[in-house]
Amino acid sequence: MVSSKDVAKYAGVSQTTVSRVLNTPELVKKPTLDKVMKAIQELNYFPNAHARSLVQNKTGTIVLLSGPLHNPFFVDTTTAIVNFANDMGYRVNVQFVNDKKLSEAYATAIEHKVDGIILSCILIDDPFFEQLKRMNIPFITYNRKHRNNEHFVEIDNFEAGYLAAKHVIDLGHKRIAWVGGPLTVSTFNNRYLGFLQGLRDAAIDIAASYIFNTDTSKLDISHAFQTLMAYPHPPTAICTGADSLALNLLDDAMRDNIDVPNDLSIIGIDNVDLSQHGAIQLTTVGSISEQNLGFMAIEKLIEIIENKKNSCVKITESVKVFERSTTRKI
Amino acid sequence: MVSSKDVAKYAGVSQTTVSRVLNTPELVKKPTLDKVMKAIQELNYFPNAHARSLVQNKTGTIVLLSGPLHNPFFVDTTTAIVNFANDMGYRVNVQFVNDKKLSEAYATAIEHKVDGIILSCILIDDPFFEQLKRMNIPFITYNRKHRNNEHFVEIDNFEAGYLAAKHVIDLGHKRIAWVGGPLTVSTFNNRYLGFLQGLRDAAIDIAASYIFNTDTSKLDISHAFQTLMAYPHPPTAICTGADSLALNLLDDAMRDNIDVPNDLSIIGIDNVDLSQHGAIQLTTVGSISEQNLGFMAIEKLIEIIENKKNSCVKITESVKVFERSTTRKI
DNA sequence: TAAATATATGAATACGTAACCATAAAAGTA
DNA sequence: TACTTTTATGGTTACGTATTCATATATTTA
Repeated sequence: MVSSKDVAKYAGVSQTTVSRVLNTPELVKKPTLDKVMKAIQELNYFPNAHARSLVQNKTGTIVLLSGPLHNPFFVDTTTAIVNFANDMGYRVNVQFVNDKKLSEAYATAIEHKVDGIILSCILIDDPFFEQLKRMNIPFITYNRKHRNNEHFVEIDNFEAGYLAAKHVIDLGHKRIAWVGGPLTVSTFNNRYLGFLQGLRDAAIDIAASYIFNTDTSKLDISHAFQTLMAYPHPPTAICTGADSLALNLLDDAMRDNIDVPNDLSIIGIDNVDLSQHGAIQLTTVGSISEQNLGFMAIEKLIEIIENKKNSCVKITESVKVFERSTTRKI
Repeated sequence: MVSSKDVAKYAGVSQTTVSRVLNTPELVKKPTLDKVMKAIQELNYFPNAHARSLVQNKTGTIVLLSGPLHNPFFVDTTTAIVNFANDMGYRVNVQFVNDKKLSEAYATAIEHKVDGIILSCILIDDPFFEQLKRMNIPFITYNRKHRNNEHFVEIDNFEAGYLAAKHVIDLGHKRIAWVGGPLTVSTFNNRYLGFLQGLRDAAIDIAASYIFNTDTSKLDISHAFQTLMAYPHPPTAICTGADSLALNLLDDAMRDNIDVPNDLSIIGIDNVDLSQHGAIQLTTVGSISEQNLGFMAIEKLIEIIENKKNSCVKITESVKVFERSTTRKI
């Protein structure tokens, strides 16, 4: 591998001068600069980023710990995060973490002395939170958050759950089911609590058998759906903890020839891009802001990294219902 | 930042011994090992990956240059690639490149001395191909390929275009349009040629005004759609260069209240996961293999990196039609 | 012209690790 | 016992860069 020393020897200058040509060219005379540039070209030299990181203690790398892309929410956020970070001169290391592999993911982030970490997948009481804080690496969470989180960007999850319930209640539904994710996740937890409050405020009862706070795998969701629809009195509306779950249910419904929204109303939360597709038209609750949650988070994280911001970032976006074609009056 | 020297001093051993504890613990006596481990714990030490990369000339990092995630094809491949690479102990640097920023992306890959590059976004005559080869970094392309490509994984694109044409012809369509991407991309080019051959073999004429090989942005595709449907004799079937384009057209059709498939048949190519969704049910042409193209490519790349393979990887998967609900007899 | 300053370059060093070589102690062998 | 081999550890160096300090030359100033 050709190094700056090789370039220096080839051009007949010192290694220091080569370094200067790359970093502070205004400090080197034109003819010398030309000589060195020519040598760089001819030897096909590229500086070694690791050596640079070592001496500068800066990497220009951000780690993104995202949820899986089969959840369209993470499609939208990953795109926004990676593109913005790249535009700002950072590389992004992406990992799609299941909660088991979290520890490994954290370790590699630390070992690589990354400039910052942006993550969604954190539990309310995640033990890694304290370790992360101790490492002194700036980090921000989006969507989910930890009990003691300093920097986070989220939507108003309680309100989102509340509005979802209110929406189907206003449409006249009484038999309303809930399909959400694990309550150890702040997002699902608050959305569920909001949903319950919505029912309570309308004095509508819900049986425990109508409530599924389950794993978010395709199989588990489909299982919940089949269980619900096999009841003697199946629900006429299902509120879900996320658009990804709603899309899953929608898929199940169409396969079973259940007419959405005539036989069953489905409402999601997140307002992912895909929900707007003409063939989907999912009614959902989402941020009133045009800006993607991931975009807001990465923007703030980079501000923090570059010391342009030392106050805490605690953003909770307001939400509203986006009424489309998967809910209807009963 | 606490280094292995700090750990050594704290534990009363040499830095060499600390290094041994981490890499070859079987060479160090139990009591010494315990002392060092204790020091590592108490000082909260993590080895610096850059220093290690520098001396070992290995990074454990792979760069993925993917197309944008709003194309669901890249959702499927990115997931497969990142997950498999992580399982094999590699980190993945993801970049979503537009053709303009390609040069930058290549440069950072080289500067970081990554172990390998997996990329889709290469043009048939891309000038960077030669530069990449000269750098001696193993790389493989998936989906697309370069004129002189050594390692690639693709589907039989010509056959895919051919089968798409044949499918709608067999359904009785005569007025068949084509909406594809730039012909500088091998994939689109071959699919288009296959499509033309399919028409020719059935002795069906196609007017130039029925052919759009355009930019793949949402706007350009919608524009092509509107132009086509405004003709006095609009097509009864549209063959598309990719599922992402087909989904785009499907969205446009539903917005304009055009009934698919009764008024218009649409067929894609790629068989992306999303095309199977109950609300979409896109007829498409895709690989006969269950395995994702990205998965096959990353698997091979890692074999190449680890020298388990020195022959060329040239995989062209056979294709078949997956008939769903967006095409119909006329 | 002589002194003071600015400009352009090089020599030496630090960053944190793994690898190589050296050495002391312990264990095995004749 | 005397010698060889094995085991456990430490000292030193290389990796490739940026940075700090030193120095020679060119330029400005009095």
